[in-house]
Amino acid sequence: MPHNTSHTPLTNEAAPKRSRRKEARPGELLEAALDLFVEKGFAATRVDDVAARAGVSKGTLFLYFPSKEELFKAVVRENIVGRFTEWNNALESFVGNTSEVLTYCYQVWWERIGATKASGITKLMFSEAQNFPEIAQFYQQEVILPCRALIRRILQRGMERGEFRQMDLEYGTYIVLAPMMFLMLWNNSMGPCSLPDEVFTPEQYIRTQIDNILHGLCVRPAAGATPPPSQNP
Amino acid sequence: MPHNTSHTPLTNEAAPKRSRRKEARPGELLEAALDLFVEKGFAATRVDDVAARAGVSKGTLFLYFPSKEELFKAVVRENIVGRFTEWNNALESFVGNTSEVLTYCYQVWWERIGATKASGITKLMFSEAQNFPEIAQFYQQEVILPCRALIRRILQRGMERGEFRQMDLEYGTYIVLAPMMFLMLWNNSMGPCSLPDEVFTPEQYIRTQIDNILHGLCVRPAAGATPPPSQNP
Amino acid sequence: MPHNTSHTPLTNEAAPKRSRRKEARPGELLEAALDLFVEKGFAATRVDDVAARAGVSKGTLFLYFPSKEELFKAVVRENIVGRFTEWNNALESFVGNTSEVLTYCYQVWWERIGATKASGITKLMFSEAQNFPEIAQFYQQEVILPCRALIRRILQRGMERGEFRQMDLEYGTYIVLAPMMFLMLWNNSMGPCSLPDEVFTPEQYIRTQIDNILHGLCVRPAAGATPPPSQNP
Amino acid sequence: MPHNTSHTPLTNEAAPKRSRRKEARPGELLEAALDLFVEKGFAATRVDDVAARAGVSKGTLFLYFPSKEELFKAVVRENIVGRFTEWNNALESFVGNTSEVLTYCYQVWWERIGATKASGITKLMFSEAQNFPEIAQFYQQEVILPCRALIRRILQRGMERGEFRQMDLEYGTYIVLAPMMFLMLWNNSMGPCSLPDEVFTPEQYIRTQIDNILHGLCVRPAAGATPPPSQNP
DNA sequence: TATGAATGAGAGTTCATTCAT
DNA sequence: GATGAATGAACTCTCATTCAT
Repeated sequence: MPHNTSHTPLTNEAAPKRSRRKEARPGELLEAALDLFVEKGFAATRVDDVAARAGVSKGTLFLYFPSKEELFKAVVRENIVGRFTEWNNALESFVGNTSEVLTYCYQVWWERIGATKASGITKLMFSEAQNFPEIAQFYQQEVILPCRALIRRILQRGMERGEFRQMDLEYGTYIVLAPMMFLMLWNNSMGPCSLPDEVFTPEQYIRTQIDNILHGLCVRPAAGATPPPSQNP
Repeated sequence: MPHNTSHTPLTNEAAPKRSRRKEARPGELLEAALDLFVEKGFAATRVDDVAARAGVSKGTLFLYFPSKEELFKAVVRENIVGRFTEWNNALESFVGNTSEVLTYCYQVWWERIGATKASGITKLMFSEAQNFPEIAQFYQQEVILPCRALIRRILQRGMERGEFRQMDLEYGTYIVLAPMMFLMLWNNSMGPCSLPDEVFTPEQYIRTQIDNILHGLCVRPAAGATPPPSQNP
Repeated sequence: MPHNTSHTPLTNEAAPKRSRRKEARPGELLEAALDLFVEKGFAATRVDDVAARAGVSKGTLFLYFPSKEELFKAVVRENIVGRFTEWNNALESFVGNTSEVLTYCYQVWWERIGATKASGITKLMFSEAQNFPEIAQFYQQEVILPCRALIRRILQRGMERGEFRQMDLEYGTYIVLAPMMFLMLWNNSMGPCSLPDEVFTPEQYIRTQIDNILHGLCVRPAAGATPPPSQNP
Repeated sequence: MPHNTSHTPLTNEAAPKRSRRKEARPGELLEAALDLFVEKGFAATRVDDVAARAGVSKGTLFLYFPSKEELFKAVVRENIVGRFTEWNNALESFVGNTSEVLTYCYQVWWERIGATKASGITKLMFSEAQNFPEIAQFYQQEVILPCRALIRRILQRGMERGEFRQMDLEYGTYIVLAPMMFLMLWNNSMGPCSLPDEVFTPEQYIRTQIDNILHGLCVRPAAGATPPPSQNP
């Protein structure tokens, strides 16, 4: 038995075994849980691992969350609330033409959500939606719907100002939404598994997408949107 | 690995349905497994359920697949191989302007992959990529890369014929890919959990996306792609 | 590693690891569970121990009983059903004066219930009644009530034939019941913990009780049942 | 074993209630523990619940009792000592015929023990005897034996005075004891779970039992105690 | 003295895997 | 080949006990 086990440690290496930080704990646990749920999925994540990553024992986790499922719900709630409104507010005061609004929209989204760990929640929801239908609906209600509403307002502004062409607003929202979603999903699942010589820069991806959203691929947009096919099978 | 030795080679598609009940077993198991893996994820799927859905006993499953993990890999392999080449071939012989090619591309993809259960494999891969990195790489190698190569050829064709504007081809592929991917992911996860009064028609979604991919939102595509922002924060 | 582990055992000592006896298992488990529940109580009994005593693994127990609580209920049900009717039937055909009926009643009860492991169920019910109120009610319905009804019939017979004195039948049943119950409870709890030089013979206990039930302590039963107390505190 | 040092000796009953809040703690804990142990059994009772019912924190409980098991032992000790001597003394000075003594004995027992929470200790001991053999022996030594000794003295008095018939004193004690015990056990376990339309009055139960103990069921006690059975199976 | 956050061994339960039939 | 009873490692969750405050 080393003789200094009971003394004050010489270095501040060994952290105190039992630190009492009731306020900090839930947050640390939620963060750890978000990481692991995103990485491995709900079922494949062990609560021991969540606790360990948060630096506490398994028992402590259950002190704050009555079950693994409630932990999951808390993770989703925690990471949803606030994020969207933050984004929303940043856009309210913007002045300029609607193309600029849209560009700015992407930029703010990327900074505040897309590039942060919060984007993992989207991957999580897509993975677990079927196992947690109520949470999935909650997510749609609190995130997808408001997000599409915001996009819809921007598109409408563009149409009203004669900047954007007429379109079905309902489906138009997905034009803006889909590339965002895809990027978040990609970055949180297959992206990290990319082949070694692959290079992928989210900023470049975003720039390309925005450019296309605004102008499309065609040199001249003019003549009829989708011309009838010729003689193909 | 007994299961590879006992069932028909992957390239010998469309084996005769008649008589040979035994030969059909692995296929039924793979189909059942695909359904359940897509729906609940790998970890949350019980092999009992897979076997039950395939109408066999749990023991029989292990006769064909040495472990749950191997079953997973087989599911991915089975649903990847062939599907893509099928799609690829359909496009090779196409004649017409490149907008039409792209439109046709979407149409074929939707018919042969997007609208079928094969789309579930995409959701599965996104959900489980981090847990099965080798499979994720395999999927990228066998699906994502060829798919993007195909799209790249189409885009290049458009550029060469003066139909499409110049662009970075590497990121340009995602313009076409992202909306497809998003649709497959959505349909296999949150889509079915949509709020009751929500209506969502994949065909309308595709039409809107293709329209935008080709022409963008802006009325006049002309001048500078992304004009500099004015005086905003 | 002993060299004959993989051979046919020379003696039939080592039982086969995995014997398939679907029919026998539940019974063996119920028996083991009864023993342990009676001995240690519901909460203090571990399912591992039940399984071990039944000679199977923990997993096997859950193959037959979905939970520890259901196992408990099954134990009670199993040991209640039939026992009482058996006893009941044995008395139906009895001929003789009612004192003899009562004596015979005690004798049959002792042989078929009191002296058997079934008596443990009474101790179990008394211990766990508050934790399993539904089962306790079930037990009262199925055991206590019929038992008292049987006793009531006997008492009534005695009264009608002028053999027994008039009494309140409702409470009269407890005259017969209480000594039986006490014996079962005693034998299954404190009895085995008796002090070393203590001797206690159930048969002698029963004989003494029956004798008192029939004749009481007093030499002459005649003069007034409970005379008023004199000048005591 | 800190708890013995910090609370009042067991013989110093009825400590002054005033002022000393701290001194009252162990008593409150023991009372709460008795309630819960009786109600749920030792294993199913959580120390948190005991502490909560006593209005203190879990940590405080362990300040007075080094473990749950020691708490249990203390509960038994506390509720055994004194009660019996109290009862015993009340009977010593009694004057009258022995039937009256016995009746008075039941009355005092009921008032001081049977109808009080102290009766719960009997249920507790019967439930947990096998799990705490030493305590069970202690209980027998301190309660059962003295109790039977008291009863034996009464019976002997009756026999000596020619009031009671001759009998085996050892087993005779159970004639008086069993109905008491049964009542305490019943009231603390199945009684509260009785079917709704059931009515059960302890006082009536006691009256009936005492009447029978003294006089028996038979109209004429006269001839041979248990006549030989006739021609029955 | 009193607290209650923290612990971790241990409980019930699940489920991929095995194997006698 | 096919079965499903049996297994046991691994999981979630509980709770008696500890200890910094």
